[in-house]
Amino acid sequence: MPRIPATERRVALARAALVVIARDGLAAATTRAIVAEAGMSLASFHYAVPSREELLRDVVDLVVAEEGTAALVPLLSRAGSVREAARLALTAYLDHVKQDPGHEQAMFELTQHALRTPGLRDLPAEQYERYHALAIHLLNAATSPHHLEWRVPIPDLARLLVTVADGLTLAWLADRDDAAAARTIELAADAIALFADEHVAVSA
Amino acid sequence: MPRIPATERRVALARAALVVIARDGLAAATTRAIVAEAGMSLASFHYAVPSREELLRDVVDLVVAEEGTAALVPLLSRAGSVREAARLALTAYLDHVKQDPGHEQAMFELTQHALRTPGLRDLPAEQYERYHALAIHLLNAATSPHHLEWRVPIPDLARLLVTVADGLTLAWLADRDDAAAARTIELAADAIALFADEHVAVSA
DNA sequence: GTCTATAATGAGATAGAC
DNA sequence: GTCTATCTCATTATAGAC
Repeated sequence: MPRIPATERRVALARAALVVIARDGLAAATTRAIVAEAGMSLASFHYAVPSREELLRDVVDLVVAEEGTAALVPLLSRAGSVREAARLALTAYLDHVKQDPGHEQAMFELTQHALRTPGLRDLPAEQYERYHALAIHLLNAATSPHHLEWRVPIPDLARLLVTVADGLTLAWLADRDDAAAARTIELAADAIALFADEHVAVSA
Repeated sequence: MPRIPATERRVALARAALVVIARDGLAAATTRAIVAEAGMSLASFHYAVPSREELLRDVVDLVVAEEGTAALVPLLSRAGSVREAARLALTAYLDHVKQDPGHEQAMFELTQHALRTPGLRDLPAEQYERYHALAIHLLNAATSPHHLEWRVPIPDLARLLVTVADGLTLAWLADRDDAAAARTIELAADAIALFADEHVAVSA
């Protein structure tokens, strides 16, 4: 193996760990499985990272920092109404989940793990703060193309949006019922449109 | 230890396992921790249950069979409107989560575990079918005291309700933000009321 | 810095006395 | 049926040669 700085090895290990967790679950993400995925020897692991727990912290940091919803913004301007925009955004999100279900499961497993681990206990709050910020960004992005104003505080609506996305994901992971999930999205889109004032007069 | 039939030991072990998982997490629910909680010897475990995996199946069966929302029905008739009924029901549900957060976390952990385990892969679907049935029951129970009809299919609305409850729980477990959760409930209650036709004429 | 070899621990499961 | 004692294995982590 060529000489690679320990810091680079560390991020490579975190990425490999995420791959393993997405594919086989958190319980299967042993140090051996992780180094095998990263193509390193077992000893390299502890040279680069003090412990497995430390690496898991890195993994959580990694997923918290991920972008995520940037791809959804262009969809919003293409929609003819708020209802349609909400429908498209949620559908696109669910499609993303369907494309790689293991990755979303990995998120939930990492969150639950962090909640149970003293040193990581506060990371889920940051994770959800990030989710909420992304949803706020999305709601703001929807205002201009549709000339609308939200009738309720955007942070509150953002949290509802994240709530729906999470719940949608959990139920779909459990029963894989595409049609039922699509109907949930229809209703959720109705609900979100309820909170929008459309047809706001364009200022001269 | 007195002589207890193996079948009784088995359910006792499943209950003990659920206690351990709620308190310390699934990863900490080793056979040793479970028998300690149940007050049995380690050997009794494998006399009553073939393997740890088999017991976890029992635990999932256990939580799937649980009642859950029966306590929410009386709330519905006490409310003055559909919006109020939804608000009270969701608030009561979240209070229940707050009372024993570990138990709800245990649910999520067991679901994720089942999804990753070949033999248990289909159990989450049953679990969510049960959740949805409970929500349907709840929505039906709301019709008579409020003289209302739902403007959308009840199963669809039920799934949305479960979606909101799940998402609400996940976010609260992560950030423990009571006020934000309460605001999410307010918006969700508005949304649910949107799907109700209230003041339906009482037939003579 | 990187490897092989090996501790040290804790897990699930079992043997065999009583 | 129930117990103590033990087996076997996989895990994290480390020692020490190169």
